[in-house]
Amino acid sequence: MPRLSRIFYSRVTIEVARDLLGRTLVHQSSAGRIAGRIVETEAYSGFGDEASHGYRGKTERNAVMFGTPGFSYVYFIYGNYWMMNIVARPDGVDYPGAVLIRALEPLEGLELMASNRSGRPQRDWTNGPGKLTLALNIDAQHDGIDLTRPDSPLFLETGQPVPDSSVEIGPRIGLGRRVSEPWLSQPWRFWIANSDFVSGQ
DNA sequence: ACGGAGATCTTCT
DNA sequence: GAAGATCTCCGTT
Repeated sequence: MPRLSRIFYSRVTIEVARDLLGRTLVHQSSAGRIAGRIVETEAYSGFGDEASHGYRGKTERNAVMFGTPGFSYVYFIYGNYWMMNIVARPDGVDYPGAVLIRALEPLEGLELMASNRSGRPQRDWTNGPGKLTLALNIDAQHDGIDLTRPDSPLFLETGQPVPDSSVEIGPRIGLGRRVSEPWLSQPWRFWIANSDFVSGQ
């Protein structure tokens, strides 16, 4: 299965968030391939977006958001969890843009995922941004890597694009009370209708 | 089934 | 010093 190219990621962030649905996220780990179908995403785009890490400008932590499209932005939060994002926006533009991967449908490496999410039903392995990084063993090692490099341990395959008729759109989830309109209700969350694996919030 | 609170640490104020 | 792009556990309904 071919990988998504730099061109794919070098578009308007919202468009990329929508188009990432149905694609396959793969972690080629030392223990084997662990992969899932992307069923839910959220876009964080621009200097004006109060919910985005890029809102207050470039810092050491978020610098990758301003860099080359197709790189991973993985950060630690709540003292426990890793969140995986993909940098997406027109290339060559100094503007923060990234897509949070919120949920996957488990596809490959099911035994590894079961072990990483021990004691939980398959439905709860990857139905949330913190859960899917646990299931796929994604952490600090995977921050700031180029997903389009042939030897990257983390990458995306073209998978199966999803038609508009199967896509639902709504406001983003879990934003703090410091975020105000219009960013609070911006329809920048995308998910596959009727998927059993979208996050439950 | 649903709601609330604690965990736990990095980043920015 | 506080809040955070979350999850899990424990209580009550």
